[in-house]
Amino acid sequence: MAKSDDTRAKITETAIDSFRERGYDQTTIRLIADEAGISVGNAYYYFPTKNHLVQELYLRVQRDHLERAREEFGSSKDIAKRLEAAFLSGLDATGPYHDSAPGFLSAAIAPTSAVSPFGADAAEPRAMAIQVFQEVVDGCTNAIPAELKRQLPELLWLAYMGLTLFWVYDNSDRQAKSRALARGASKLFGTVLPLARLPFARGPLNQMLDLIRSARA
Amino acid sequence: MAKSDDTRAKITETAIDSFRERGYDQTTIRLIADEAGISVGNAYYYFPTKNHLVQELYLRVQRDHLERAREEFGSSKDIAKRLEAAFLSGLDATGPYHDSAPGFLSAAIAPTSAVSPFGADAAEPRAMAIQVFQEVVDGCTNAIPAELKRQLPELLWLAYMGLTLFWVYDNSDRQAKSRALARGASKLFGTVLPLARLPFARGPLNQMLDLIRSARA
DNA sequence: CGCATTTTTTGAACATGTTCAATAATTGAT
DNA sequence: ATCAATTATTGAACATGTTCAAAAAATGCG
Repeated sequence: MAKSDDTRAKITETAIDSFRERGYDQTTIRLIADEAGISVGNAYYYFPTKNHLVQELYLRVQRDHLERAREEFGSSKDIAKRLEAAFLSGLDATGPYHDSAPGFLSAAIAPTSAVSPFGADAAEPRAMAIQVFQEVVDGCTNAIPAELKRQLPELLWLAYMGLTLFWVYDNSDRQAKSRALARGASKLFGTVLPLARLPFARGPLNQMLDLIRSARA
Repeated sequence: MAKSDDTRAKITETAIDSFRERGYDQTTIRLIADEAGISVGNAYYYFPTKNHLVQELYLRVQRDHLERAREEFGSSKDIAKRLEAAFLSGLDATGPYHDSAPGFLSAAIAPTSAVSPFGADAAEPRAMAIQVFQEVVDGCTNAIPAELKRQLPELLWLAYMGLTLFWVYDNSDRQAKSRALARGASKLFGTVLPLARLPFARGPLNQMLDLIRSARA
């Protein structure tokens, strides 16, 4: 391993540890550099902005989420169960960062952010996040129209984004409300998605799928 | 009018004008103070953080949105039409700020923000925003179950938040995609909401309303 | 009007993200 | 090993949000 790889890894670990312990705001670049034993300028040689360090954290969390979800899916073939596993394991993966979640969210959304869930720069972590929901769908046996099934991973990811946003501002004990919402929403999806096969649902469903398709074009 | 009211108004106007012209990042407190003819410290006497100035902007935009929506509702009694009016007038009100929208969004969501749509400090602008959708619902004659009707303004506001988020990152010409999404979503709501009266929808609807009720508790 | 009190104003200083020219270290070829 | 080229490192300086003690101005009462 080259020295530079060493230095980069040192900065990354130091940043992630500090983000977890102290949150976004209290983790200054000066502090990271100091603890990593380098100069502030050197930290900028490796990571152009503080937000790029947040991206490292984001990647870490997504990996964790994917792993945990896979463990929780077990042998279940029911979409509601799988979805609940995906949602709750996501909340578990982000749990340690809840105290400073608004700070991370704000940083993530900043215009020059490397991390925005909606931006081009975050394609890898986003793909990982959507992969969780792809596996929710792939592993279920519920009868869902093919066209809906194709778009479902991303729809479920959007729902997860909503849940995450709720979680960020959830002050209940250990975010009990968010967990309850995750369970309830999973059950609701489990109820509603099979209804998509019924004839009366054809119109609204196609309307919605068209809408999503054109929004994505 | 006392001198202090004068000074506060001068700062507010200067900030809002600059936010519109230059966006969030290029509008520094030093620039605002300079153009208002005061010192930087004095600006902080009136507004504790830069975000409090963003709240003034937010209030202005919401007022504009409410006024525009009222004009656009006209004599229409159809929920899809009224909703479209509400959505599009909102996009019109925020239009001048699109170039810097991610910056404002990021600032809005910051932990210490006075502006977060989900925070206690923004109760007034949020109430105004929800009022738009209250008037969408109050003025329509579509048959919608009472319990859903009661929760609908806030649900529609959440949908509008989603639309706004889409709009922030919409790079299409004059945000044509967001406008098309607004139209399409309004039609979809117009199709789906009346279905809520049908017996088979009773289960999922109640499930959803329960979920929302418990999330809000 | 004078005066005590309160409010407003100021500008220097601070904190933190960021930049960059100069220097040091590393790398790869001979 | 030497050397040219490239990469990594540094620390001072800068930009911008924010703070605060001191001074100035405004206010209200007798």
